[in-house]
Formats: sequence, C-alpha cells, structure tokens
Amino acid sequence: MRMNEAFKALADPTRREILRLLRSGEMSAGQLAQHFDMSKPSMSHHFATLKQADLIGSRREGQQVIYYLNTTVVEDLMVVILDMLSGNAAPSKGGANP
Amino acid sequence: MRMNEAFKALADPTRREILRLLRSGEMSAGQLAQHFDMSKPSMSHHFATLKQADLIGSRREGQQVIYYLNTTVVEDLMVVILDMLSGNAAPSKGGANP
DNA sequence: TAATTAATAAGAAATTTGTCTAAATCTCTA
DNA sequence: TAGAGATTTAGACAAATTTCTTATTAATTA
Repeated sequence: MRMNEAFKALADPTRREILRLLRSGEMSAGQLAQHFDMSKPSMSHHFATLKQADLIGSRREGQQVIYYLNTTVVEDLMVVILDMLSGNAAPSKGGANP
Repeated sequence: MRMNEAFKALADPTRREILRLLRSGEMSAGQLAQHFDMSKPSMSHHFATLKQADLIGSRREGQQVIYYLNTTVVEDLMVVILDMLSGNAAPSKGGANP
C-alpha cells in the first residue's frame, strides 16, 4: 500500500474535498472541477496525485474521464491510521504483548 | 480543531514515527531524537509542527522537555477522517446519530 | 478530414518544506 | 557565578509543492 503517498495526498484541502465529493458517487473530471475555483490543469494534477496514492480510480467513458473513490484502499488507510495513533488503555489484539 | 495542520503533520514519515513512539508513553525530546538519524534542531522543528497541530503536548521537567500524545485531538481526527472518507454522504457534526 | 469538446502534459514562477550549522535560552550543580 | 547538558531559535539553502498558461492528446461529430 502506498502509505506515504496517501498521507501526502490527504494533506491538501482541495484533494480532501475531491474525496468528499466522490463519497456520494463517481463523477467526471469536469464535474469535479466545477466545484473549485481553480484551472482545469491544476485540478487534473490533483486527480493524478490522488490516483498515485490509490485513493481514487478512473476510467474513460467517451470524451470524459470518470473518477471514483477506491474504497478498499481508503479502508486500509483507516486501519493504518488507527493502528498508529490510537494506543489507548485497551490492549491491541494484533499488537506486541498478551 | 486544527484539521489542516493535523493532516499536514501526518504527511511526514518522521512525524508519524514520532507519534507511533509516543503511543507507548511519553518521552523527552532527547529520547525521541535518539531514534532518528537527524540533527536535534530538525527534530525540534518536527515536535513544533506536531504541537501546532495539537497532536502532541509538552511540559518541562528540569532540563528536559517531555512530549506526550494528545489523545483527545487524535481521536477527533479519527472521526473526521472516517467521516470524510468512509462514512455516509452526510457529515455528522453532533447531529443525526441513529 | 476539420472542428469541437474533454482532459492531460510541459514548462515556469512563487511558495512551502525539510534539513543543516551556529548561536541563544533554560536548568541544574559545583 | 561559571560550566555543562538539553532544547530551541535564527538564518540559509536545496528540493518539493501548488498554481498558472500554453500546448498536446483523445474522442465525437459535422
């Protein structure tokens, strides 16, 4: 899993908003771009960053490119984050000691 | 909550490792620095970044500065991430719970 | 085939980030 | 008060990031 890329991808507010938008269903690059006050090439760059991190996927449909959330990888990321940060009183079941 | 700072803080592998180390208990700046092949000023800079994001806290104890995980904020961040990426389409901020 | 629309690639400018060394600050102890 | 240890601040610099404009690729349609 591309953890480092995933974390870096989440560090930008525009990209987090893209993910939030995709949560409710797939959208074309143009539809996504409409939601932002930013040039299309810049948006395209953000799509590429998210894709490199495997957080989103894409397919071409005619003239358009459709983007969708890669829910599997997103859930993997959740597990990693929880494992890294949440070391509460509860002993870990995958962890170090009995 | 300082969400943007928190995400940016998580984007660096050194800082994620610091958080992981602090998960098992508080440590002094020097103890933490020992785990990395990096100058102490650079480490100090990472501590400051994490602190600005409210992910860690600190107190002075004699000559040393002790750092600890700010578990409350970390858990808030978890909720935000889960809500943004894997939740239902409606963001829940103290509102509609089943 | 030429024009049109959708999207990405290329190259450049401004800003931010991660790291270093040298200097300063804070605390303890002789 | 002087010295030593622990940590941070300041200043600098290379590398990465974010954004733009211009150019290019891909698909549709007259």
